[in-house]
Amino acid sequence: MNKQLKFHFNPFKEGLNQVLGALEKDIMEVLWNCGESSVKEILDAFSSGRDISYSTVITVTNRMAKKGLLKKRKVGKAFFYRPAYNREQFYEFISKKVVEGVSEFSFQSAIVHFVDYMAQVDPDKIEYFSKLIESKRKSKFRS
Amino acid sequence: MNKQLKFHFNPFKEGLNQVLGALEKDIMEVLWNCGESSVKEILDAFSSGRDISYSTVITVTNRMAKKGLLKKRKVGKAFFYRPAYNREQFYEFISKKVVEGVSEFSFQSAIVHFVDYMAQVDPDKIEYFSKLIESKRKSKFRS
DNA sequence: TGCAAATTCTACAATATGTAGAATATAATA
DNA sequence: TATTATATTCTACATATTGTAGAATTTGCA
Repeated sequence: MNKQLKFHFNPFKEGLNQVLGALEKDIMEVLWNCGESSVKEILDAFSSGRDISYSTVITVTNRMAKKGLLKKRKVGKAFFYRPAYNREQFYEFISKKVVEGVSEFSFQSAIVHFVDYMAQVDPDKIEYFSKLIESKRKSKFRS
Repeated sequence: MNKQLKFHFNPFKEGLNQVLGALEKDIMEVLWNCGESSVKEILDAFSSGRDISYSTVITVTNRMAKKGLLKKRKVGKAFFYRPAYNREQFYEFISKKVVEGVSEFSFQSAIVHFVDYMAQVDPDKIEYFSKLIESKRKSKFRS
């Protein structure tokens, strides 16, 4: 019943497009920003210059619901869609899966590149990271 | 000319199948294990029960060459294929890209889940990690 | 030069994603 | 209740990726 959300991760795109198609991403953004919405509302939320058909949005929202990205609920004669995960949960879920995946793929490489990335992009995080590790280290000896 | 290798990462599969299709993976394994090989040799390397056509393998090796996974070279009347990256380089490349991708996606979540994964699966690595971090920490202050 | 072997070309299948028209269902209202 | 505006479902096409392979063509060695 509660089918698990599946996804691919594309490291050559950016942000949510690493996980979602272009239109899927735009729809998620609308739903996260505006809350539960009908297809009409989603269309209205798109920039007015955008020429996209009603049934295109229906098709994609329904696919997203089938995949477990959205929940749907009937109100009056229209369905309303809402994210199955809020933004934070979603990012958490994706990050967790990808990190576990790449760690299983090659933990040694993952470690090294994580640290390299951190040192290069966000060196201040090293302190934070160091503490996180230290606390894990301690809890390891406690258990 | 030297087109960059692109790939998708599927956290719901295992090992090389996170990055390669089933047949692509089997071909890579043969080439890494046996070295530069012709299509005939690749077919011979597959388990004898396996029923797969010559042209299927040609099609896939050529696609892999076009994508930058393999290099091809003509010897006599047949092409021979070899990996563009050795196993270690390939795992390095994939890991780096995925780690950078997920770090860009959400560095905070990535860190946390990475440490969680480590603590759960390979707690001894914490020591190593801790030292790695420490050395980065020092070199940060040195620069 | 002839033939076995290898290649290229082409095409189909399934899945993912974007796209939308046509037909049908539905709810509110006149 | 009958009408109508609106929403839905169904279907289908496009592109991309991967697996699959037959047919036609090329090629290199004997």
